[in-house]
Amino acid sequence: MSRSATSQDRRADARQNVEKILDAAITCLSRNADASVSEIAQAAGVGRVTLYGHFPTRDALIEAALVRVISEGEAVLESLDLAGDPRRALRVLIESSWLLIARASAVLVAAQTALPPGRIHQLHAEPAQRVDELIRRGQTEGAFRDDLPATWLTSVLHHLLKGAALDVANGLLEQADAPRLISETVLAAYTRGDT
Amino acid sequence: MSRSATSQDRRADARQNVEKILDAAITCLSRNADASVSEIAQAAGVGRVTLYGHFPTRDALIEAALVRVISEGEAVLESLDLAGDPRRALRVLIESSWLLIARASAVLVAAQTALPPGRIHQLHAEPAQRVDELIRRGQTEGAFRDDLPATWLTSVLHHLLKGAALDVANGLLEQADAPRLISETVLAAYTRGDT
DNA sequence: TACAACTCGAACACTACTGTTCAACTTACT
DNA sequence: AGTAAGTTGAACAGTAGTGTTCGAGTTGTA
Repeated sequence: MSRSATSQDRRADARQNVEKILDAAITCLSRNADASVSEIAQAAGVGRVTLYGHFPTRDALIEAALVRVISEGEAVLESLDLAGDPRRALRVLIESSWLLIARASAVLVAAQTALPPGRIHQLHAEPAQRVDELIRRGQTEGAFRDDLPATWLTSVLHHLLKGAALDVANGLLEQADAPRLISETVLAAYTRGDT
Repeated sequence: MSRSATSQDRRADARQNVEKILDAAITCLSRNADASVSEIAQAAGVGRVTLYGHFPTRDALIEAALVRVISEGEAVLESLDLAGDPRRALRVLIESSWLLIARASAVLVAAQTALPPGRIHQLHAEPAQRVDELIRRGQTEGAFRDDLPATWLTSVLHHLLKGAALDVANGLLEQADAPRLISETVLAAYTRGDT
């Protein structure tokens, strides 16, 4: 059986279309978490039937989009130098990945209602762990407060990134200002307050 | 014309049903932002037709639920003593309203896609202003940092409240721990970091 | 050039929701 | 006890989405 063609032996236009569809899916889902398949196909400049030719169901498409956006994020995280001073590292992390994370979390919201909960956690585990490590290291080195659990500090970072992205989308915040505001806030939050 | 019966002269069971429906709507919408009318009616222990007898459309129901949850929040905010030390006031605010705000923001998400954007802002303006005032006062009195805009500090509070509620829903955080974690984090975030 | 791979629109069946109507019933109130 | 007000399920029309099939057209590739 030479069945189940890999992406290698497919025709070039087919491969390109898959890419176009995934791109469109990510942008559409970022705008509207329950965008229809027709909408995504149209945004990709592709017929609806073609889309179904590549992804058997809407859920499969969303999963593929999530996988893609997460692996993009992984690539960025890997390229960063997170060694040395944890506070500097955190700043670098926020600065260079905040847009990416915002995009990812938008797709993640869409996936929340379309994928089995275990599947999401499974896909998201690896990149999340990298951030978690940085925070724990900062705690043991004394750079970050250790009177609050590391999981909560991680959560705080997530929520502020996501929230800032929302504010930008709603016109309450300038794109360019976001990284600085987030960094300032998170670093302060990671330091024990005087009260 | 003695038309347009107010809630005063309606039969008792009708008034009770309206209450039951609004309660059910709030809890259902908190669980799932696009809960169906059938689902809400069932949760209220009421026929679907009855529900439509009280609210002409799904959107009208959501608006009513939003109005109700916001006025509940208003009542709590009004009962609080937010004078004196801003840091203490903020702690009080978070402590005694965090559950309520989480509920409200869940319904708010549902309203986001069902109501015209202006309408939401209009309903939400009054309670939001009260919090905004506290933060601005804290800034001018030197209790909170003023190197970041007040609107952002407000946003931070919102996002952390909402985020914590999400964490509780996902089992990542204990209900009882939340207020303390939020207070500690927000107060630290509102203080200038050392870096 | 020839052929298989791919794309496309139209039409289909299916599901799930919203909102309406109706006729029968139960119940609150005087 | 009588009556208007309120509730109910069933059935309806309308809309919008998903996923499939088909036949005809287009295009990459060898």
